[in-house]
Amino acid sequence: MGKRHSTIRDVAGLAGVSEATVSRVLNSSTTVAPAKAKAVHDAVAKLGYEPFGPAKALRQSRVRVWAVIIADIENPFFTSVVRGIEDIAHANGYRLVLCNSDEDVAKEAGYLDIAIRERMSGVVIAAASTTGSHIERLLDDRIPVVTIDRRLDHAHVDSVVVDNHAGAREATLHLLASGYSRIGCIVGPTEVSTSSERLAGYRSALRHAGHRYDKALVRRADYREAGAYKATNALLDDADPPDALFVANNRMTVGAIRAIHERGLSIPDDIGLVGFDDSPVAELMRPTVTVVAQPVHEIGRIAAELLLEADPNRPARDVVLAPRLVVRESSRRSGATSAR
Amino acid sequence: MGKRHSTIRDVAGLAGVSEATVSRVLNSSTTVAPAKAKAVHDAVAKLGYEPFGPAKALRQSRVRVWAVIIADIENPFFTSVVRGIEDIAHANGYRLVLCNSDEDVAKEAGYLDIAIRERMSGVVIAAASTTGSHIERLLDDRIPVVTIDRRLDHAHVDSVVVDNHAGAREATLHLLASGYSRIGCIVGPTEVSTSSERLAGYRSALRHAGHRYDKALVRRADYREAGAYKATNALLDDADPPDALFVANNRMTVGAIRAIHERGLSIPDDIGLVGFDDSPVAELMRPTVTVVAQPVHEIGRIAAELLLEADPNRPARDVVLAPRLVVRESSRRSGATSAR
DNA sequence: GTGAAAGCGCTAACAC
DNA sequence: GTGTTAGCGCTTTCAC
Repeated sequence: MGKRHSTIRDVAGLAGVSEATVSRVLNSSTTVAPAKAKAVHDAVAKLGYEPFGPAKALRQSRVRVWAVIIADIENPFFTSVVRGIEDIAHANGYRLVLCNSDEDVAKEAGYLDIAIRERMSGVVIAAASTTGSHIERLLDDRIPVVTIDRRLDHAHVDSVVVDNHAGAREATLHLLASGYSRIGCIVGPTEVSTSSERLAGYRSALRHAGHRYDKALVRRADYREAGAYKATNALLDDADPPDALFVANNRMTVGAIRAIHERGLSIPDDIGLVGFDDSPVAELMRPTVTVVAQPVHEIGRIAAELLLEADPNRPARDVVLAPRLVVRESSRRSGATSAR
Repeated sequence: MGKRHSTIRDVAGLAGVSEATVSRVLNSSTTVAPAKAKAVHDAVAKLGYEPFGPAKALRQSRVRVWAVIIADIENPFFTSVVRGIEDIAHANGYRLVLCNSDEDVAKEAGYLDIAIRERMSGVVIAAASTTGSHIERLLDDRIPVVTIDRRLDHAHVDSVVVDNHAGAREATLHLLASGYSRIGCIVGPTEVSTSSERLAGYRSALRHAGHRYDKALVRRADYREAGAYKATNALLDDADPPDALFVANNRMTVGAIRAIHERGLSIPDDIGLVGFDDSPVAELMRPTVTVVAQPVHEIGRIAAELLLEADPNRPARDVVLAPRLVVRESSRRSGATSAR
């Protein structure tokens, strides 16, 4: 109770060996005499000795910790990705420091500072901005970086993303094939690459189908429920409102549906809807929601593996995974032929 | 590019002062001559100096980091609580290390080891087990601990929980008042206090209403979707199945609803349902789901404040917050009078 | 107000 | 194999 921490010196004293030998036993770098090894282990057990991380880190000038910087801890997409990273990290003796940038470049920069200051071994980041995120500072300090979900413009780093363009395009084509003709789009902030890619995919689908691009049908929001709720209301207030919506992330989909319900409109009869990112509740919503699903755990696992294999001399790798359209009720107009 | 890290010695050299003075300027412990202070700041800026955390920690033998150990990172209840902790921590210069124990006592013990080894300043934990979690080791090392969501049997530590008994009781009484008479219950693992408290609340309501407790109506699951899905099917396969369900957490509610839908049963007409924990999607599900809501951000904020005020000499505080029944469609039998 | 010096706990080079 | 030694970067007496 309230005992002082024992140090390697205490262990060495009790075991009757030198501090260096204790260190050797504990880190199994070289061989030591079995008898001494046992004495050390006994002493460790008896004292309840725990090596002091910071001292180790000071000596080795690297910490076996990865920083995982995500833009929104309350977005299940990100937490599922983290879960994937965690499995690999754990298996390889790395711990995670999870940082929530809240889509704020300044807050994110603060976390990057910490990663540098603490000499963390790697950073996985879903950056708050394509251009404004100060990743180069990590590279200057030789801290390996893997970006997930969102690309960076200038930095030369490994990345794991899905083909957002293809996903958005397929979603929009699916709505068109389901008989909708005036497709609105609620997209995320300009600062992140997923927004522009998903928007481009949407436009590509319209073009392919011979539709004119109508700026009035596109609204920007903040990847949260409340922003999408407002955006949806704005779209539906229009003189010539859309008859279907492509909503570019999971939280915004929730906001959009709420707005539609509140107006007493029916999905999919009055308005068709396709969201981005799957979730266990997408099948339980009223109606069940058609989504572009991302392989979340795999994104995390691959990012972690890239970090393990980090090497400044090899060219940056760009892993692009395929999203998958999961067709449910929200995009199937009664009477229309299913496009599944 | 690839530059060596600059140290306090480099700064001292460039500024023409001693290392001690640099330290004083940066930590504003005592006053230094304005001219020298300016020289130091200039040198820091020019070199891009970042103090090295581990060296600081070694010297001060405490790290300004809190470990937050939760049982399930993919459960939105926990991530929302974390968000609450984060706000307070951030404002007070603490960082969070988020650890996911996955309801596994061994994994949790590993994280406790780390907290001790790194001399972290505090731990917030939603423990995997009421009795099996090795919290005393933290207390032995004078690391302040606050438990959230779940109580511990023996440890004398601050805790922030909701009144689970009252919440479960109210949920069950509400189902009875809505005209359901045979209420089933899907509850979590025996190892955690929320399970027993919510089960006790359920039983208390039955007793109060003069109903006999029927063991066949209660099923244990693992606080995940899949477990509850199986448990629900088991309950409904029974010769005398329930006509309503009280489901003791958010993820399990999703599993239960899926099972009910798959059988072609209707909520709330064939089966009434009340879940635990609110979520933005509870209002969008088919039907909207009645839940016992917890004040998630507040739980986190209070836990963080308790950690800030930690003092081994004051008695442990036990903060109990009130849950709130949010009545929606899943518990309103058509034709029955609403109990709202 | 400021510098010199000691030392936090650990590991890695170097002797033996 | 094993002990001795030096030193990682920082803060904090202690003199001045």
